[in-house]
Amino acid sequence: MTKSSPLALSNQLCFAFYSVSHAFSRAYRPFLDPLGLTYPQYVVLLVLWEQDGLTVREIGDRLFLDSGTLTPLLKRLEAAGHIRRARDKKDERQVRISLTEMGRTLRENAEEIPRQVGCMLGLPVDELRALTEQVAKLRGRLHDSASLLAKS
Amino acid sequence: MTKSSPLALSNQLCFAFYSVSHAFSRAYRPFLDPLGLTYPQYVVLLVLWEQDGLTVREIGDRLFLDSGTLTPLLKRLEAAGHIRRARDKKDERQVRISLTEMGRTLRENAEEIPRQVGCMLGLPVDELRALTEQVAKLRGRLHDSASLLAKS
DNA sequence: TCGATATAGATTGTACGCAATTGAATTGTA
DNA sequence: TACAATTCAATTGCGTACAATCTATATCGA
Repeated sequence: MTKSSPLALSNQLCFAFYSVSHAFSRAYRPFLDPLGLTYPQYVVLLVLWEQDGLTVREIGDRLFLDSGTLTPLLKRLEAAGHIRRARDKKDERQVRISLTEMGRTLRENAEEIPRQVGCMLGLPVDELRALTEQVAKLRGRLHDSASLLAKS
Repeated sequence: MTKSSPLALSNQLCFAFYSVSHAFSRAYRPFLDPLGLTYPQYVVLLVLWEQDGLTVREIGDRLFLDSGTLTPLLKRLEAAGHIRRARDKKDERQVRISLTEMGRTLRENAEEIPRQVGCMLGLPVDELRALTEQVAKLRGRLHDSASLLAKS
């Protein structure tokens, strides 16, 4: 995947995302390891720290993940003592995820992580912000195209 | 991960990459499925189509993957008939990967994929190019910071 | 030359990611 | 009310990622 290769642009872009996403995951690891968390587990907790008591589906909608990924991940978070899983009384199909006291406490220990990772980036804040928006927009387009493709 | 949440920027950026990378993988799937390939397998073939006869390590260096990931992936590509794996005569530690006739032929069937995915993006070419470079630069910084961290 | 060191790839174990299927609960509708 | 369609989470199976470890080969230094 050298710079000189005449590969089509979308391949280059896709690979850039593919590899930078793994690089980010590795960058977070030294900070998450001491907390006993993986990156996907951390992202789920970020969601719950924002809004507790969501259903599995609501978490999945926010993170673009399905129950096949979330169910075992949530079971691991539960086994670690960070969350509780309980069927919704009103609708027994749904499983509501709520933080334990331990899970809430963990938030404080994780507070410094984004700043420390931010230091590794060495880019001005407004550039980071612009990049984030651009990438999110691109993701939106891909989702839209995919759902169009699925309909036909 | 709502827009209104006050999450730190690096978390936002990391999640943007994390989710767009999966979105890309899903976007490629309809085109790769008929060829019997996964996205990582496709990327390995892209490398080999550029330069045949690389060692496992050389492929890993280009893709930022290690033998733990590549060995089973390459075995599947071999089982599918696309590549051959053979110990290097000069240095028996190394395994050289070469395309079979079938693997070379596959290239033509895959030629249209990046153009089709490109259509789903709906962004001007120079914007895509700029984005690709920016993301690659960011990945470089992360790798550098990570190796600095590993040394200390 | 021989032993220590380094390197390449394979293996093991854990954790995603996701398609496909299943089973239970709910909803829509006749 | 009955019952088909829908929804939600769980499960199964496969393919990555990656740390840690192992084995075989190669290289370096005394």
